Amino acid sequence: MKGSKPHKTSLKKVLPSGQPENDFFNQVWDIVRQVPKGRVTSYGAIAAALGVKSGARMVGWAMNSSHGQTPTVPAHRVVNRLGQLSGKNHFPSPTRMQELLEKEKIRVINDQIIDFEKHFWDPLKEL
DNA sequence: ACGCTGACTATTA
DNA sequence: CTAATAGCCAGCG
Repeated sequence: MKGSKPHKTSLKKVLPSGQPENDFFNQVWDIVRQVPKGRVTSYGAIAAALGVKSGARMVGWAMNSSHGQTPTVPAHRVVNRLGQLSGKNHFPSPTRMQELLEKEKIRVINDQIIDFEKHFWDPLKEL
């Protein structure tokens, strides 16, 4: 019976696991988690993969919410189109992002990824 | 409900 | 070359 009516207080569809199903953020996290190890991508590339032009800002916003998500979202693999660790400031430690990238054999100097285009992973092309 | 901010990007001066 | 501005969309006070 329809006794259990969730009252449409929230139009957001939320799964029993507590995760929103149709959320822009969730889409971003999904793509980021698909980024192969040792590769990096840019906010604009993810936005374009979602079909949202110039939605790079929203991608960065999604990353902010990815903190504490499960499974872990490799936000350290997401940088701006210049290959700069623009979001390193938002990590638990500003050096954590570089540490993780170097751990994946990615050279980072002065918050700049060396051979960025060589490590660049385009979701539109790879997917 | 309005306005501001923001892990971006592209263009113009 | 660098600096500044506009466009973009969604969350938050």
